[in-house]
Amino acid sequence: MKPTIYDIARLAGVSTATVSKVLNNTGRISEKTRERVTRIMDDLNYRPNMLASAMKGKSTYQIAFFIPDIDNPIYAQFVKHIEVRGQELGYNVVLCSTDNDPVKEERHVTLLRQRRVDGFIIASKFKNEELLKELIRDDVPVALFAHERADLSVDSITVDDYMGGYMATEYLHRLGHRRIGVVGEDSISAVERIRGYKNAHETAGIPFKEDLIVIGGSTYQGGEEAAARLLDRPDRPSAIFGCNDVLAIGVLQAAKARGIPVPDELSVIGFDDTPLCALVTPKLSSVSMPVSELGKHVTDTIIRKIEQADAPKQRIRMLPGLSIRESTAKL
Amino acid sequence: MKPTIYDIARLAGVSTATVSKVLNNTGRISEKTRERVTRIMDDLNYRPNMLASAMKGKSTYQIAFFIPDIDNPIYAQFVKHIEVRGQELGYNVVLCSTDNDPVKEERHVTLLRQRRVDGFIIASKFKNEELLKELIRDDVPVALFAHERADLSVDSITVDDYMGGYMATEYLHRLGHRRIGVVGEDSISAVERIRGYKNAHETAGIPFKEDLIVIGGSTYQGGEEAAARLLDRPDRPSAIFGCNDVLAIGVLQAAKARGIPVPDELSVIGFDDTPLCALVTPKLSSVSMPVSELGKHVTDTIIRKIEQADAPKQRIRMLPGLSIRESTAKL
DNA sequence: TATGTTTTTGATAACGCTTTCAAAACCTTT
DNA sequence: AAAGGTTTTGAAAGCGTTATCAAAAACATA
Repeated sequence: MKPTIYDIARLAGVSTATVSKVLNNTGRISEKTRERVTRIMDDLNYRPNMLASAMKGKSTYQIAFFIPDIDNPIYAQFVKHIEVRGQELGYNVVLCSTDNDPVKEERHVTLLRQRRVDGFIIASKFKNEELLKELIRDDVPVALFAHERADLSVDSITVDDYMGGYMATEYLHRLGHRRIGVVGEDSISAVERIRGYKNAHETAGIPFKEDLIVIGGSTYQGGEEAAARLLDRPDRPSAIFGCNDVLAIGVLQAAKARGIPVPDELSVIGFDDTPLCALVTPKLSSVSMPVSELGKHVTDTIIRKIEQADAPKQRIRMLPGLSIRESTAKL
Repeated sequence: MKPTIYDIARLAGVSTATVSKVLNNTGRISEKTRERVTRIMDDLNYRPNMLASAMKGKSTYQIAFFIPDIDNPIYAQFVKHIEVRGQELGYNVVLCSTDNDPVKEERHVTLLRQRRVDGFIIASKFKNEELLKELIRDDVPVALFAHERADLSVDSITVDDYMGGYMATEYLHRLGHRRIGVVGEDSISAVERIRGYKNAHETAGIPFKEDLIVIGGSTYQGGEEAAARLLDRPDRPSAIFGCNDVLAIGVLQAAKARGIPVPDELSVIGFDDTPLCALVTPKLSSVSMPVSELGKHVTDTIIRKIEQADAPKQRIRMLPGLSIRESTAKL
C-alpha cells in the first residue's frame, strides 16, 4: 500500500507530528531531522493524502467552473486559461456544464459542496437564482466570470460588455451604417452589449427601432433564424451586430443562404473574437477581449478568496478591442 | 456549522452507526427508525461530507479527463459528453490539458493521485510513457480514449481510425483521385488513419509515394504549412486527406491563399466531423464518429472499472462514417 | 554543577464518516 | 414463562492527516 505519514515517522524515528511539520513547513524543526525525514519521504516516494488533510480543515485545492455550454468556443477558451492558471497554483478545475438547466445547476452545486470544493467560478447565469444567493450567503468563495450582477455583492471579472457593444456600433456608424440590426441571446452579457448598442445610437443621434433587435437561441442555428427575421424584411438593415461570434456566424450563414454578399450588402460584426472568426468566409470582424488575462485574473481572484476569507470584493471590467476583418465595410 | 452525522444521531436518538446505515441503505434498519432519521436529515438539510466517507475507503466520485488541447473542438465535444454522462452517474470530471507537455502530465497525475481521484480517462498520448505504465501497474482505473495501445494491457475506446482512413481514401479513389496527399500530425490516431490510407491504396492497386504524406503541428497553421509543402510542388495532388478537421481546415486555407479552387481543383476531406465542418467554405467533408456514444461508453467503462476492480478489460472500436459535404468532388 | 531559557519533539485529540460484532430488543414456540 | 431464534441497534476502532501543548533536550548563564 501507499506509505502513510506513520510509515515515514516510524522509519525516521520521529513522531507523525514532526513529519507533518516538515511536510508543511510549520513549527520549528532542527535541520538534522528535517533532512532525515525528507530523505525517507523521497525514498518511499511518499505522497500525503489530500483527503485526510482536507478533512482537517485544509482546502481541497479544487475549484469548480460553471459554463452553459462548451460548444461555444469562447467557453472552451475560458476553460483553458482557467485550467492553466489553476494548475500553476496547484488547483484542479472541475468542469460543470449547466446547459442553462436549473436541475443540472443544483445537482452540480450540491455534489460539489459535499465534496468541499474550495470555490466556484461561474460563467453562466444561474437559472436558479436562489442557488447563487445561497452560495453567497453561506460564504462559499464565488466569482462571477464574463457577467456581473449589479444587485449582488459578489466578485466579478468581465470584459466591459456595454463598452464592447458601444464600440462595435460606433464603428458601424463610422462606416456609414444607419440601420443596424442586432442578433442577441438571453444572457446577462448580451443585455449589456445591447445596451451599448443603444447608447451608441443615442450618442450619435441616430434613432433606432426596437424591432431591429431580435433575440434567439445561443447556437449557430439560433443566430441564423434570428438573422432571417431581419433579412427577410423589405427594409433589411445594412449591418448586423451579433452578440457573440456563434450568433454572428449564424448571421453569415443566413446571408449566404439568401445570396446577400457580405460585406458588400451587409456588414456583420461579432463579439468574443474566437478563433472561429478567422475560419469563416468572409473572415468575421469581432469585438475582442483579453481572454487569457481574464482567465488568469478570475483564477487568481477565486484563489485569493479561498485562501483569505476576508479578501475585499472586487468588480473588475477589462476593456474590449476591435478586431476588424473582412465582414465589415463602408456602406 | 454544517450538521454532521453526530448531530443527526443525537437528534434522532440513535447512534451514528444507525444514521450511516440509513444513509447508505446498508444493513437492516426498522422502518420506524429509518423514517425518523430521514426526517431529521431533511429538516437539517444534512449533506454527508464526502471527504470523510472517501477516507474510509469509499470512492471520491471524481474522474480525471486528459486531453492535449481543448482548442481542437473535437476535444471540447469529448469533454461535453463525458461530463454529461459522468454527472448522470454522480461523478464529476476534472479536466486536465497536457499540451503534450510531460511536465504538465506529471504534475496533474501526481496531484490527482494525492486527491484520490477514482479513475483516469486519457485522450492524449502521454509523452511520459512511464507515467502511464505506472498508473496501469498500480492498478489505477485507466481508460484510453480516442487512441489505443496495442502494446499495453489497458482498456480503450476509440473510433476505428484505420478504417476511417481507409474509407476516406477509398472514397477519394472512387471520385477518380489518384494522387492523394495527406496532412498528418504526431498522434497515435493519425498514424492509424494514415495506415488506413496506405492500405486503401494497396487494395485498390494504386501506388502512392511517401512524400505525399506530410506531418505538421496540430493547429490550423500547422495544417496550412503542411499543405503548402504539398501544394507548392509542380505535381501537386488532386486531393488531400487531413487527419483531423483542424488540419483539413488549414489545408482549405492554404488552397484559398493560392487561389486553388476547392473542390474543383482540389478535394479536401477531414476527420472527426466537428461542427467546424459546416462553418467553413466550402463545407468540409469529413470522416465522422459517434462522439456521444464514444463519450458515454468510455465514461461507463471507467466507472465500471472503478466500482468493480476485476472488470474485464476491453478494447472497443466503433465504426466511423462519411459525412460528405462540399469540399470533395469528382476529378 | 545547578538553574534558567530556548528550541525541538511527541502523545494525543480531533476531523466526519463506515464497519464490525456483540448486546439488546423483539418474536415465536414449546 | 422459559428457551430459542431473529431482527435491530450501538460502542468503538479506524481512515491519514493536523494542531496543541506539555515534556524533553539542548543550550546558556551564574
